[in-house]
Parts: sequence; structure tokens; C-alpha cells
Amino acid sequence: MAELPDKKTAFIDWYLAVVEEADLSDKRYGVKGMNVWTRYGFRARRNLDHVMVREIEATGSEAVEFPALIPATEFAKEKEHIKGFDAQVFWVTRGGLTDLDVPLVLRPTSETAIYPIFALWVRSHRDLPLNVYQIVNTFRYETKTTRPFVRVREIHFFEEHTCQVDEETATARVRSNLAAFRRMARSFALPYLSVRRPEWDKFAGAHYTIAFDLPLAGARTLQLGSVHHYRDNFSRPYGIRYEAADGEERYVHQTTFGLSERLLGAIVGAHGDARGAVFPSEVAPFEVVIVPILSAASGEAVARAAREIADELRQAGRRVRLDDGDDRPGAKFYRWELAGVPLRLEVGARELERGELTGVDRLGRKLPLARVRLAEAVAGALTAFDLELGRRADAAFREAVAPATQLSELAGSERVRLLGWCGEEACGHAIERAIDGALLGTPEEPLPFAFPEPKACIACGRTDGVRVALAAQPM
RNA sequence: GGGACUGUGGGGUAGCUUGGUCCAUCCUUCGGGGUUCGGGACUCCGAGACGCCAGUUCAAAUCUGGCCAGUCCCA
Repeated sequence: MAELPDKKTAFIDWYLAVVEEADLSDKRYGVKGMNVWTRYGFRARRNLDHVMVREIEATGSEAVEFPALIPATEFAKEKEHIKGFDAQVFWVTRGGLTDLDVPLVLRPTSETAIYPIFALWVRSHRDLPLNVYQIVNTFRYETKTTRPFVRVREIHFFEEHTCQVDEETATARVRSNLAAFRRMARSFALPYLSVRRPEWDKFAGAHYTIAFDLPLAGARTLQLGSVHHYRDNFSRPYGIRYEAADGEERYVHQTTFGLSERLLGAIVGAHGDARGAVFPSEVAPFEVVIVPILSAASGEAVARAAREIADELRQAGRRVRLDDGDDRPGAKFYRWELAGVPLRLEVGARELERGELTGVDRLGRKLPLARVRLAEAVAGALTAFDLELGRRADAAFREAVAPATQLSELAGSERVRLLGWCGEEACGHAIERAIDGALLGTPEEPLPFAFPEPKACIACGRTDGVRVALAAQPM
């Protein structure tokens, strides 16, 4: 098997090779940006979804599912929203042989599908808060180059939509979402920046947008998801009103929280190395792979022991793959490292003799695991693996962000830049031109490391009203 | 939206300029047999491709046009 391209100098090539060779996605389907979920990739996706569902439901949100097609008339009700999405929607204009009177939009996101129904569901303050989410496919007509998981036309999308009694309560919901994402990100071992987007880059129709950005490869960042406060921007056109306790009719304030399969791309991109993917155990399609080391003399006993061990671990709830194929052990090691399995257990004559298995985690750390009470030892090894994976990702994260005080430092920057910004749009665009990227915005949550407080706007030099901002090249 | 380029077995490629020497090269992959098995085994046998449609021509992977798919640059 060929060597992978170098992650540092040829990140995209490396990423595509890992996705392909680890068999996470099959991109040979004949429509741009619409890829096939393979068996292996689907397992990872399901585990990812499981974490999202667990954390959002812990906050009281409930699952729903709305239709994929939206009447053009509903889609057009919120002016900013349609302006933002018009150029990237797929249209259904014909049914059978008949042109439709009202064309249908294939949802690029579901506000306009959900809100007419919210207007029916919400009548009293007793109906609030309304917190629901769905995990569905959404469609966007991407014209740029598509990449598996990262930029696709059919998106595996998690979206929470909520209605709150007022702006303040909606703000609290935003904070709750930020906390939920923090917990999810811990499961994925992903460090990130949570950033309030500048006015010109907020979600179409939002009052404000907070996005999660992951530094990847040089100055490039990947947006992992976003939380939006809509105020009553949508509830007014869609008529989502309630009667308050005092008898007055009021419009709800709304929030949304969106995530996607892009998280899978982020996990591959952030944790992967020269040998391939590295999955945190909660996302890993298989947490453990067992490789029997056979020989003419002990083959039978070893094969039996390997099967017993696999059964035992499965009964303990672990996702286990027993690789009893005909390849030699070395070939299996390479394949499962490429596939990102967190822990490999080697079982051979030596192990049976000692009553101790050879464990090697995906970070290359070797650890002996006693055969008795193996499930406990494996659980411990996986926990230690996740911690170390997180530590390494955190270290890379700190390395990826650096302050800048001169516009000239931004050109060709190999880091995400922390800088001073006066808040003026003109200065924001000057910064974007300088870094050939975007002003991500201002940190919404404290950054996890110390940095010198900027004294002046990097673009105009003004010293009053200066805030910290981040600039990068979003992928 | 504008421009440039590309399309050869499952993956990566040679061949294309100058049509014939190509029932298409090499690596990998896949199926079967045997010997193996503690970091990508060896060996024998076998399988698999010129994106699609039309045109030019005695002859097309190679030239022309359209379509489809993809890549890059610019807006």
C-alpha cells in the first residue's frame, strides 16, 4: 500500500487519501457532493449522532422530523433568509409530467419548513419553551469544490429549533447550547474557538451567530457548527405568537443550533497522522481490534482464545472487531491503524502463556493487559487513550493560534491570528484582505490560553473600543 | 457566473503531441491453490479499463463536436 501524502505540506491530499483508504466514504456516486456512506463510515456517523442526541436531550430537547420539501411561498417569507439561500437551493419544479403551480424547495435548512407548524403548536406561554431537534439530510447547491464530510451537497444535518418567551430566555438557550457543544466536543476530543461572527457573516435572518471554529493546517479553520439567536425575526413573518400570563399576545424569540457530518471530517483532520485516521473511542466504529498471531503449533488455541476474548468484550458493551483474516499480522496492524481503531489487542502463544495480552493504542503506546478482568483493563486503556488524544489536540490547538499586531503579519500567515479590531466593518474587510481569508469574529467564550490584550485596531490603529478578534482562512 | 484543464480495470498510472507497432503498460487491488504468520510474505493460476453519444477515417484510447463527471483559477 502506498504511503499517505504528507499531512503538513499537502493537507487536502492527505485528508482525501485517509477518507478513501480508511473506507469512510465512497465518493464515486455520480453527483457532485453526494457521497455514499460506507459500512465503516456509517458506524462512525452513528456514534457521532449518538453523542449529539445524548447531549441535546440532556438539555430537554426532543426529536421531531419535518418533510424535506418546502413550498416556495413559505420559503420566501423571511427576506434576509431567502436572500442568503436563494443561490444555493435545489428546486423541484415538476411533479410527474406537470409543472408545479407552487415550486418546492429541497430544504437547505429547515426554518421555513418548521416555523409555519410552530405557529400552530405555540398558542400559550404554557407551550414554551419549545425545544426540538431533528437529524435529517439537507441539500445545498454547492458550486465550489466539494469534499467528503466537509463540503457536500447532501448534508447529514443536526438542527435544533427552539421558541422562547423572550429575548433573554432565548439568550439563555444559546448559552445552554454552547455548554452542550462543549460536552460533545469533549467526546470528540476536539478543541475549538467559539466565536461571534461579524454582522456581515451571520446566518441569513439571524440576530447574531456564534460559530465553533477548529484550527486545521496553517491558518485554515473549519467551522464545526453554529448557534443562532433569531430574536423575533422569523416569528413575525411566520406568526409564531403566544398569549402571555398577563393576557397579552407576544411573538416568541427563537434559537437554532446546527451541526453536521463535518464533525467527522474535523475528527479525521484534527487527530489523524501519517498512518491514517485516529478516532476518539466514542466515535470509533470499532473501539478494539483483536489480531490473533497464529503459528502452526499454537494456531488452534490462539484462534479459540481470540474468539473468547472478542465475545467477552462484546458482552461488556465494547465495539470489537476480530480480524481473523488470512493476512499476516503486520498487514493487519497497518490496516487498522489507517482505519483509526483506538486499541489493538494482540493474542498469540506468548500472551496465552503469560495470561497477559499485548495492547497497543493508536498513539503507539504499548501496554500489557491482564487476561483476567480484561474488560476493565480495556475500559481503562480507552479512557487513558482519549485523555492523551485530547491533550495532544489541545497542544496542537495552542500552537495553531498566535497574536498579531501588524496587518503585514497576516499575509501568508501559518497560524490563526488573534488581533485587535475596532468593530468597524471597513477595518474587518481590510483584515480579511490581509489574511486572504475571513475575520471569524470575537471570542464568545474565554480562550483556553493566555494572550496579550490588544491595545489598538490592527487596521486603523484606533485605541478606543478595541476588542479581541480572530482572523483565519476558513476551509 | 467567467476562464483554463482533466477523464484509461476497484485505486493510482504509461500510451495521446505525430491515428496503425495496443486483443493497451506498470504498481496496487480482487478470486482460487500451496507454503507461511510477533510490523505491509512468497509463489503458481486467474479476473478486471480507454466517461457517454455522434462525427472524420481504410483504421480512433489518440483527431472534431455535444453531453456527463471532476479539478484549478477568477467573480
